[in-house]
Amino acid sequence: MRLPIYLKIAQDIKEKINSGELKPGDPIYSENTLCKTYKASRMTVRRGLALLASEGYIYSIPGKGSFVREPDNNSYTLYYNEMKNLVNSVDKTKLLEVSITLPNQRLINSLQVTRNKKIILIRRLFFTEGEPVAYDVKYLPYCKGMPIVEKEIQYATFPEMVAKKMSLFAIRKELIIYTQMPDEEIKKYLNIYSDLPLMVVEQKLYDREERPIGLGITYYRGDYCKLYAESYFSDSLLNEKYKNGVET
Amino acid sequence: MRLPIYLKIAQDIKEKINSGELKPGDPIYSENTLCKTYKASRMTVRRGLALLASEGYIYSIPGKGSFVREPDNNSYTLYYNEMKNLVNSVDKTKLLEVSITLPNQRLINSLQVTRNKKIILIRRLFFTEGEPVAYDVKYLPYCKGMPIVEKEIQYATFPEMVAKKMSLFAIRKELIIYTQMPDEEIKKYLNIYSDLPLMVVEQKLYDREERPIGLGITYYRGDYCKLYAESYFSDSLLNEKYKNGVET
DNA sequence: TAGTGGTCTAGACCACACC
DNA sequence: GTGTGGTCTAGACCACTAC
Repeated sequence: MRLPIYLKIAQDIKEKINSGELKPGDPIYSENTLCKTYKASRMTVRRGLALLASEGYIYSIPGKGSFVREPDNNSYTLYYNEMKNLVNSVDKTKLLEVSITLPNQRLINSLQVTRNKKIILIRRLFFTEGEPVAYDVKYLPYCKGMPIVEKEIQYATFPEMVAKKMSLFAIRKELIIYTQMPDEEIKKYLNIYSDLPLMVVEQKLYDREERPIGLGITYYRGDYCKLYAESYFSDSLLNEKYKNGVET
Repeated sequence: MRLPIYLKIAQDIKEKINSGELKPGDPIYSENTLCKTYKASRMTVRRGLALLASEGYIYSIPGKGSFVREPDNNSYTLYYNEMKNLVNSVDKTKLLEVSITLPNQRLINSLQVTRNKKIILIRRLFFTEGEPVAYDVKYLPYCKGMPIVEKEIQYATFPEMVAKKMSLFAIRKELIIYTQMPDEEIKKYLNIYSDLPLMVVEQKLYDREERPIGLGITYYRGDYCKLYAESYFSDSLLNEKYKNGVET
């Protein structure tokens, strides 16, 4: 078998945890014990344990030992892209407005700006196969280098809009998802004539100093929006190579 | 400074990526170069790089080098618990029904069972401060040891219901989130008399062999349900200890 | 004092990429 | 060939825990 020892160690322990043989709180064999068991050096054993730790399976307490972690049952990975989701993929957009305004009270609070700060306002409609499926509004505090050119805005997602100015790695994003009935204006934009609710996604961007750098609100027709999430098994970004050799 | 060398290396490179000095696709200094720069052994340098790799900042190609990864802009961490969310926390539940039935066509497909397989059906109402806020239905293929005792069901979340039988580590969970108008039955349960939409969360559980082991659908009053998600910076589960020493 | 995990070194051999 | 990353060893010293 060509499976590296450290992966073998990690897999064996993971198997014990998944099967329930090791339960949350239970101690793992000590590093020295594992060294003997696998005839491996301590660094190799530690690498296996480090992998399990980074995947959230175990944790260590200096001087005491390593233990099985309580799994986080309430976290999921949500896939969200303004223009792509389960039921529709935006194939056309219409730029309704690009302008520079002053913030109202809600924006002053939300973006943490003064009432004199210039705000870029962008309003768009998203279409799928000719049908309007979402109404989209963005607010960005104006800075030099901000996108106010139509071409840069038309098909850009929110993170892309600010990416011109800074590294996408440095941006923290928040989503708030809720539902509401459309007002008359949105009904008009989205061709809604019956009792159809909206899915609303508020997206807020922060820089590394936790300063808000943008607020976006997207109003989806309820029948065109499904969001998908799943529990993440960060089952190592590495194992791809060895996926065949799962033999014990 | 007491900051370990490997963390120092990781932080320095992370800083270069966050600031935009290093962009996606750019090569990182080779391991040998970093050894000399930091007067460290190769294992120590590799530990720093491994940390960055596990956090999604970089990736390596054998024989070529390490490079800055394209950030994943569409993934968020969603916090979801049937009984806890932004606007309400369930403080009372009412068990409407616990019974064993046979699956209809939708359940046969969704749970991948035969039409003779017994299904546990659980229907509940969730309350916040006396108000009904959600109507909840669960379907579980019946196995020995399944919870059919009221006490075990009344306040249990979906993953907890099946946890009696297997390790929570081994369960994969999927969520599908959408909105719709309530039918007459749900309107009655949730005291809805006006134009109020529902937030619907479908939760599906799978075992390690990707066999469905449960389907749950929770219908929230739209005004009592907001979901929250954020971009994850897995900024290491470790750094806690050194958070002060961020001086370069 | 003995055992634990945390950090680190200075080597080694390998497969791979590039010239 | 040289340089790269991938795996691994056999030690070392430290701080901490438990007895």
